[in-house]
Amino acid sequence: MTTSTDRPLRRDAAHNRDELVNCAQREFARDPRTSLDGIARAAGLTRRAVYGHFPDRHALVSAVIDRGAEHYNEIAQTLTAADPLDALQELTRRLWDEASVVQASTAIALDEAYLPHTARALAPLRARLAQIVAAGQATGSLRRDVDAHTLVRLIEETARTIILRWCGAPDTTADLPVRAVLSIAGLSWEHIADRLANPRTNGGTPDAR
Amino acid sequence: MTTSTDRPLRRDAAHNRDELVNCAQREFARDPRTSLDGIARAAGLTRRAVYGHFPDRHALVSAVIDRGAEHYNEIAQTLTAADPLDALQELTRRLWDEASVVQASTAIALDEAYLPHTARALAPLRARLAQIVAAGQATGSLRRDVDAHTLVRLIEETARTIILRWCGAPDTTADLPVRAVLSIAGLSWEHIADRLANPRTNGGTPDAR
DNA sequence: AAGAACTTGCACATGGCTGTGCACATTCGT
DNA sequence: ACGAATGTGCACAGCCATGTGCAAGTTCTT
Repeated sequence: MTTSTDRPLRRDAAHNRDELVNCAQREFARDPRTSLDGIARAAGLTRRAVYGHFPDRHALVSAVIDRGAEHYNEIAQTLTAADPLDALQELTRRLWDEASVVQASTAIALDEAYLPHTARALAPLRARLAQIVAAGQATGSLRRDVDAHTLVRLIEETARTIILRWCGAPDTTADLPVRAVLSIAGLSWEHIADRLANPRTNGGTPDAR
Repeated sequence: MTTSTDRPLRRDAAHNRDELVNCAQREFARDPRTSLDGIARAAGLTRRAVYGHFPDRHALVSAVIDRGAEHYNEIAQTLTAADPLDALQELTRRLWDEASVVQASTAIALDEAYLPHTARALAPLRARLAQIVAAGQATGSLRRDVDAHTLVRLIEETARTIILRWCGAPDTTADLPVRAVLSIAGLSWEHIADRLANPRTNGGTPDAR
């Protein structure tokens, strides 16, 4: 929707635009309904200036969603682990490491108004997760007492919850989300502790149960 | 804060007040920020009439929280199971059964503005849960890789998430929240499936692992 | 230094929600 | 049926947020 003649923007303008998205990310992480004024102020700008970069609030929110989704999807597509359990673990850990970037989209994802946009933006991540779950249920390493679709949602909601509620808490490492996700995926806590203590170099068929 | 001379309210007025809280419960379950107008309308009243029953919005919200908390706490205090695992299972199942009543407070519980009030109202439930977790970690039936406080929060957030996202979904029984909560508590899915298949009549020391 | 891009600071219209006042109708209790 | 309690319908003020217009500054670019 940008003008066809893309003139190369002034340097400070580009920087300010970036700052806006950055601050919006932080503010939205706290409360997806923060006012534009707060965001602009956090970026060292005026509310009025925001409308120089984005036509309306919706556009700014969308920019935040898209930036988050980019990170998500890039991670989902560059997983190295072959084994489903390893993949799930790696996915969780890397999402957690990027949580600061990703938290905002995570919060917005709960806002009904942006649900369609979010769903579209996160489609690749969800597809990858669905693939992992399918493989895991097939090999028996993931729980089979709930259907694949439900398990995907369970994992997603669990990861979202941990990222939203524990990110920034003191003494919280990536271990917590990993433990939570693998738990919800069906593993016993001893099994998980074992995995964390003896990391697989490359996942073959892991020990039964 | 009611006047010392409690005149016995007209019958219809009492009914309308009840309806208001009921409808507020339903509406808040969808969106904790619904307008008073919608709630009043749902109760067959006018927005103006609301102010005949509650001094302001805050009072109505508080009434909803308190009603929900009453249910919560009553359940927490009448658990029959002795064994921690059984108690956790029973607690989850009974909360789920009352989910329709409880959903609103659950949604409001996420609203920062009412966090103090909610925390106070739910204190008994949290205390009971803490007690269950302590006992379970002592006997070894609950996970020990996270500290008690974190585990309590994990269980609480998991239950909240399932109630909020799955309540009302078709083909969803109380089994799902139970499976989720016991999973996050550290049990393997096979162990859980086993428990659900062979319900204990009364919990002694259950099978190891 | 000059021109363009960007920002500010206002003012204004708009829309939604809350909380209140008041006259009038309705409904309940007895 | 009478009086009091309750609900209605309106009007109003206040708050807060969005989105726009415009004149005046400031800062980048070349």
